[in-house]
Amino acid sequence: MTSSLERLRDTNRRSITSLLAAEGPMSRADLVRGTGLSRTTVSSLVGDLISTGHVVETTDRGRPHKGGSGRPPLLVALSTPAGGVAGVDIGHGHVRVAVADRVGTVLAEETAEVDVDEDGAVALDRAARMVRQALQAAGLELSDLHAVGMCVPAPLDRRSASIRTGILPGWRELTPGDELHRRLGVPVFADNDANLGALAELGQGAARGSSDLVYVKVASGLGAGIVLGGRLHRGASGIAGELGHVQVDEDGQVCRCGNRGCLETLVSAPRLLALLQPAYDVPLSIERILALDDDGDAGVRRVLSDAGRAVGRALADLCNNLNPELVVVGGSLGASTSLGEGIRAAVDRFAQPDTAAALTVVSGDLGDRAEVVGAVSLAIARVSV
Amino acid sequence: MTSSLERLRDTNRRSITSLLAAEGPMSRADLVRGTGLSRTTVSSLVGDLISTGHVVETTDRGRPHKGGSGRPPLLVALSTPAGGVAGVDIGHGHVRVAVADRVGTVLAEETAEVDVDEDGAVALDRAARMVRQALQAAGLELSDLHAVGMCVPAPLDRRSASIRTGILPGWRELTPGDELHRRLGVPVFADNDANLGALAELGQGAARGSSDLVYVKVASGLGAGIVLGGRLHRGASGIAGELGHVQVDEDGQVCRCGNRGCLETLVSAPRLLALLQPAYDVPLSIERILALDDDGDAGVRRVLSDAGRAVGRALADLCNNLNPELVVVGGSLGASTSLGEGIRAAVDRFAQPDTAAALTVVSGDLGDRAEVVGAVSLAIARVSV
DNA sequence: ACGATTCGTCCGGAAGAAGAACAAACAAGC
DNA sequence: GCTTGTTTGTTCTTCTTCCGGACGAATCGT
Repeated sequence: MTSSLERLRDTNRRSITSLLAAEGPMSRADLVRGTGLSRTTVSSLVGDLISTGHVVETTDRGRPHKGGSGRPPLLVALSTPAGGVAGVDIGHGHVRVAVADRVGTVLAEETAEVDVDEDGAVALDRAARMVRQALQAAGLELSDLHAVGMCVPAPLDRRSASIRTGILPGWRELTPGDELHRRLGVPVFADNDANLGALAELGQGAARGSSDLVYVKVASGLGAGIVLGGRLHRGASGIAGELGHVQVDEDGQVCRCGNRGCLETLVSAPRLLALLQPAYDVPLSIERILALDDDGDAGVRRVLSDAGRAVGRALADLCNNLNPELVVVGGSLGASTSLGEGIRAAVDRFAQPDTAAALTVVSGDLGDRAEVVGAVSLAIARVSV
Repeated sequence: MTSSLERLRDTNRRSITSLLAAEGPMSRADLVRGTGLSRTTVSSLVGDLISTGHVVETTDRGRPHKGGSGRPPLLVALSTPAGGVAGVDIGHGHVRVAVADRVGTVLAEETAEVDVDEDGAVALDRAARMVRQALQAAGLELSDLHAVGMCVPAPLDRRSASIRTGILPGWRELTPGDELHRRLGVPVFADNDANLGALAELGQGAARGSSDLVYVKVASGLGAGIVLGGRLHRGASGIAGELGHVQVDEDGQVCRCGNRGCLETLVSAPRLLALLQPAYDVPLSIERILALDDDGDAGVRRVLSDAGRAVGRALADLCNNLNPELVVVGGSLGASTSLGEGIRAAVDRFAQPDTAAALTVVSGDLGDRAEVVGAVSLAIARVSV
């Protein structure tokens, strides 16, 4: 029976490890200051953690806390547990895989262009192969792999973790986590792409320290990851964040979700490419468009800022309701300044003044690596529980 | 210094009081089952709580837990602390006041029609008078009053608790909590009306046990209170839930918020009254409209269901993003079946199928008393911390 | 009347945390 | 070089808190 007292000690142990995870190596005295526990308790807990192998005493010494005098502290750090984790980002047109150690340092990364939409099984086969390759590149065996986090570009049902909507034709009724698990024999945790992007920007990107934010992913599709109170909001059935399927034009184009005039029918990488291509002699790509945007190409700027305004229009409604402090624009098009400016302009135009005033709009720090970084974070979070 | 051990005991004490608060009087043995603590610990903690006066042993005995045999338990209950609290609901056209004991049982309630919008000071004077009257009716003195919760029909800034937008002309730059505090000499906690309505339906109404819900208040204005993960979501600056100021018609009527075509310009009690009145010989009122709705009056039904569809249209976007399990329709018009049906129809039409399938739409249990009940809850919550 | 059963309390013991005392390691000043 | 002062980390003791078992209390069924 876990008694109340054991739980207390456990809690205190956890507060030490989480402090070490958050702020890196530090001395026992720092831990005393950070946790509010007494010196002796911290010493005892650290002793426990060292003997269980969760924490190690580093060889280098730190500086005393105040002034230069005093005994230099011995630093303790979370021991990097053996083995690693993997993150898998499955997009509409690509598969990206990262292998990292168990504190999140990426050891190897691979990307491939894959037509993911057509057939889920093929994409998952490819993803599994890439995980094995990346493991090899990182010098790890499959048996060293503790967990895999993955994201798919579709909402996942909370309970079954399966894809129910017809957004991904070749994935219908598939449970991607289970499928990849079958291929690798390792626990796989799946989530939505925008959710994991939000998690990544929250933990290691532009949204560090923020608590209420909306991460908007503009790529092959359009989705949002919503963080409220510092935690990802998944909703009652796990399908929150469907910003791309807000209807913006009643008579608009039919969307793959079945409705008409969804925001995603107006704003998505393929759509914008198709819109721009006729005016240019060379074949366009996302990278080229972003470069043209930076160079001040009028057509590109116009299309991207229009797209931004369409997103900002829908986002303004959401912000009126949620009043977040931050919007992070990510995805392959997230870095576009025109897009960001369009979003900002539409939010200012359509949201309540106070809501808009409280809001900052920035591009993501992690670019199109956000999702895979978030997938690694997910794997680490789940394996250490 | 609050040591870790003291905190542990405090936590355990709290788990007992919160269990008693949630499930009413119960025996020590029930507390053991509910908290997972040992018999002796519960006994000791209850002893503490009795000696500090937080808990009392009731005179009536319960039944043994299993079967009919065994020593009958002594029930313990949270002692109702002396004195009371008040809730003040300030609407656009009314002031409603309730005085309750400190577990939330309403002892006296008063309502008055007041033109609140015009002058905040007058309305607050009136509210203060009504609190004094209700106290008298409840047999309490002003000195017995521990705290007042109040709501105003406008967003309140999180930090300053003041009204910044021009939505309430006679209240600009006013800090209603401070103003009422000045008049009563008692701590006053102010919040938005829809927020407190949501709190009330969550704790004592149609949303009991729910964790992700949107409370939509349709009355003189239109607002939403959003509960996520069981907690009220207030947003970065405290002005979340402005569903009424989502733009639904770019070329629409100018709204008091300064924008054009806000949902509130289409759906609000005065607006619907004005829309219906010309077709009827008798002067209409909200009550009359609701009665006509129940009687199947075609005009009323049409107008209300149209209004519902407009709300549902905006709500569908929000639900796509939040994926809540429940929408509670409250406010003076919340009881209308046509309105509810309109909302449901529009949500089904415009939200993603899975989102709509996960969602239930119901009318609030508390009617137009929701806000004042929530205000009482707020006062109790703040005073017992 | 008597066992069965459940409830609540008392006692002894174990686990955990905090405080005092002490040793260790370094900087600064003489 | 030596002392002094400061910070760090450990050891020992004390105190708080919780738990398990034993025991009396109160009621039901037979």
